Amino acid sequence: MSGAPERPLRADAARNRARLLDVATEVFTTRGVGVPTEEIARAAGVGVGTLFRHFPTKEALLEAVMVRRLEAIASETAALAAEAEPAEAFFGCFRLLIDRSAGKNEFTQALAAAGVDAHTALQESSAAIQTLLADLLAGAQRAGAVRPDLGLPELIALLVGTTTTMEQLRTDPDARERIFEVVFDGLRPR
Amino acid sequence: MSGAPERPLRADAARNRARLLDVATEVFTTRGVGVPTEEIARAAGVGVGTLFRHFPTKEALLEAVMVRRLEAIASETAALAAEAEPAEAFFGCFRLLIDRSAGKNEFTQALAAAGVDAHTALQESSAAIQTLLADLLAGAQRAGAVRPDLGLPELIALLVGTTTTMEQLRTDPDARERIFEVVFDGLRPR
Amino acid sequence: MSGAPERPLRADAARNRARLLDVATEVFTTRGVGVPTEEIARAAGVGVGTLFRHFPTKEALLEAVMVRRLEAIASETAALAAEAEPAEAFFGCFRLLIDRSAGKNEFTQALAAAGVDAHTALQESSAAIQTLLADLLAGAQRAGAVRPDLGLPELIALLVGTTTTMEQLRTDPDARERIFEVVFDGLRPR
Amino acid sequence: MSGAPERPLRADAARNRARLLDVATEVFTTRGVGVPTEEIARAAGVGVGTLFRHFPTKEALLEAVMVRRLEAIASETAALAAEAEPAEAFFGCFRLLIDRSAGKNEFTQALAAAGVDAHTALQESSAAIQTLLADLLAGAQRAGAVRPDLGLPELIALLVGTTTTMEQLRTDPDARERIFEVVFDGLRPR
DNA sequence: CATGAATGAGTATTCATTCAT
DNA sequence: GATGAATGAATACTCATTCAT
Repeated sequence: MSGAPERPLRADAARNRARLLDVATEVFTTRGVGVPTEEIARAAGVGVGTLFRHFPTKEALLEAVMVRRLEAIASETAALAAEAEPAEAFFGCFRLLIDRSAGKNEFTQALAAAGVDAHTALQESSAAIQTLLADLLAGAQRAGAVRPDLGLPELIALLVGTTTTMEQLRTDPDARERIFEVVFDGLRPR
Repeated sequence: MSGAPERPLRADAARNRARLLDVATEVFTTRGVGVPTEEIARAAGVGVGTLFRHFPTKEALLEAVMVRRLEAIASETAALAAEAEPAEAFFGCFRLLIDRSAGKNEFTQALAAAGVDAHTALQESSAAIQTLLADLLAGAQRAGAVRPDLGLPELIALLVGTTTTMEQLRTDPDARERIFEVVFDGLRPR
Repeated sequence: MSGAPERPLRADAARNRARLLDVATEVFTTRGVGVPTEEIARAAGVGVGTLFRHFPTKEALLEAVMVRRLEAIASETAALAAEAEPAEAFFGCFRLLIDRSAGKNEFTQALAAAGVDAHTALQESSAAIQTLLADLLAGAQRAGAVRPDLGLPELIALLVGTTTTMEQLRTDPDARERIFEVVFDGLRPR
Repeated sequence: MSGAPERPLRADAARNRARLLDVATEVFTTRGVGVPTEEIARAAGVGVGTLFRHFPTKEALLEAVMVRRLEAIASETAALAAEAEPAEAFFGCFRLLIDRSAGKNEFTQALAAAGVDAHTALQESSAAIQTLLADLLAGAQRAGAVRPDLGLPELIALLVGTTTTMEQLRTDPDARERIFEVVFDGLRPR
């Protein structure tokens, strides 16, 4: 459940790896996945060779970025879910997931991957989130806070879509709040 | 209403242009925008040179595809809007816009562009849709069918996001219907 | 049997293709197959793109070079074989094949390929040579000029090996002549 | 006779050096010289750094491998040469040299290098073989077993070429035997 | 001394765009 | 006007070699 590598990396290697992940996260998020690997390496202050030593493929780097993101989100969500009643937990986590998915469409893809994708590493961490969501949904439905006919796939799709909606309203917090109201109202029974 | 060029094209040139647009729409929609221009030209039965004579840039081709799509959607929407009462018209058009945006996320981007983008040609055709939406929204709000605090930007963002949501549920019509219920319920006043 | 392309190439395209083949033959022969494609393109006075338009792969270029060489050799050999008596034809062609294989080990590989390789294009042209050799061998054996227990595979292997031997003696024509004597003596019965 | 370094190596260093040579011999022979150094190091159970400490260059490693091979062959040949009459010794050693050169064409190159190449380390060990061959040739010629006009360079070239011939016939021992007959017959006077 | 992480020049191949035919 | 050949910058990835740990 923790992305711990096989053997502990040497201090500098670990630092480089972390830097690469940070830079890649930033770059992929703000400028898309088309950015050249070389540029990412340069931004992280290492040579391309180093990047490819840590991540044998550009895709592998992308995956690692997503996994780290999903893991962070999963644990934040889990923490929040643990300390509140069902209804509050459900809506709180919905907000949290949306908020954490800032930055273009990266998380969108990640959550999309949660529904479809084949990459095994992603499967694992997205499975954790899905389980969490399933529990939250069931709890909120049992508490009568969410319409009982809503399934997990719809919830996930709605999260992905709402992320996209929010992207459009990046600059207008009030508008974003109104969207939350619309969606939450719609989720409640009747 | 039509992106007609300065002088009328010769018959065969017009035919080529139309074919290119058809093929490009199909190809971009089903396989994404990464497809080589050469392949599009071949599929349209013309040489690359011809493609680039009509559209000086790959981006220009993409833009033309979107414009045509937006125009088609705009007129369909306008027709629907004309023949129904405010509330019915509003929700009907919402559905229509979502349905017409099937096929990858190309239209999502198009609508996103409508909200943000700088391309002038797009601005024009998306402006038409925006005006239409503004009228529909105002009418529905006046009729008490939609919460009065919702602005046009939120509506557009919501359309874009809901498109994304629906993409995730491509294969499950019932789930898609439930999403419509959620969103429409949320849109109605309190 | 002739490497004629599907449709006749435009004049300049044909010229470029021929130039690329010439340059590649020269370069691969004198400096090995490790030479960068870019360098070959430059030497031929074209851009890399042109090279890859004509030969979709470096390997394809290599193959084309070999095919052309094999075809040239095959027709030369056939001509020679036609105009002499069995024994003379056999030994004359042996010499010819060795002489035409100058330049490092390229032809060695080609003939090696004749025995083993999988590339279909090569198969065809090397098959022609093999047939020729089989006939020459049979004729010479019937004429009592070559030991009757020698098979086609041995003959081919001997050609390849003798090519290598001759490479070593590039600079000493007398020594090469002595090798021919040794091999030809060895080939004769008893 | 041994490529011994300036001062005696520490026990473990010597062991590493030996292992590297063994592994490199195996790997170069079976998979060609294109194999990455890192892989050779790993197969030898050491880090790349260690490899490069012992052999400052990949080429140096290759050279060392060849030198060791040549030395082994030289001593085997010398032993065989000592215990037989001239004619028998000559043909026996010819066979031995061919047989020992199995495994790709690495040894071919090595012997080729013996004839031409500039690498000093190789010169030394190939000189030993050349001297041996010169003696064997002279002896056999004196005994009337080999044509008197054949020089050492031709003999070496013939060895190299015959190695190549035999590579082609790897799988057919009878054919190989026939090639020996051809070459040996050809070597005998008239 | 051994290790293996870091380096970065080098390589095949793609693709938007231009231009001779 | 149409064609498709030519162009060459761009990109992911490799591997011999160096150097901090």
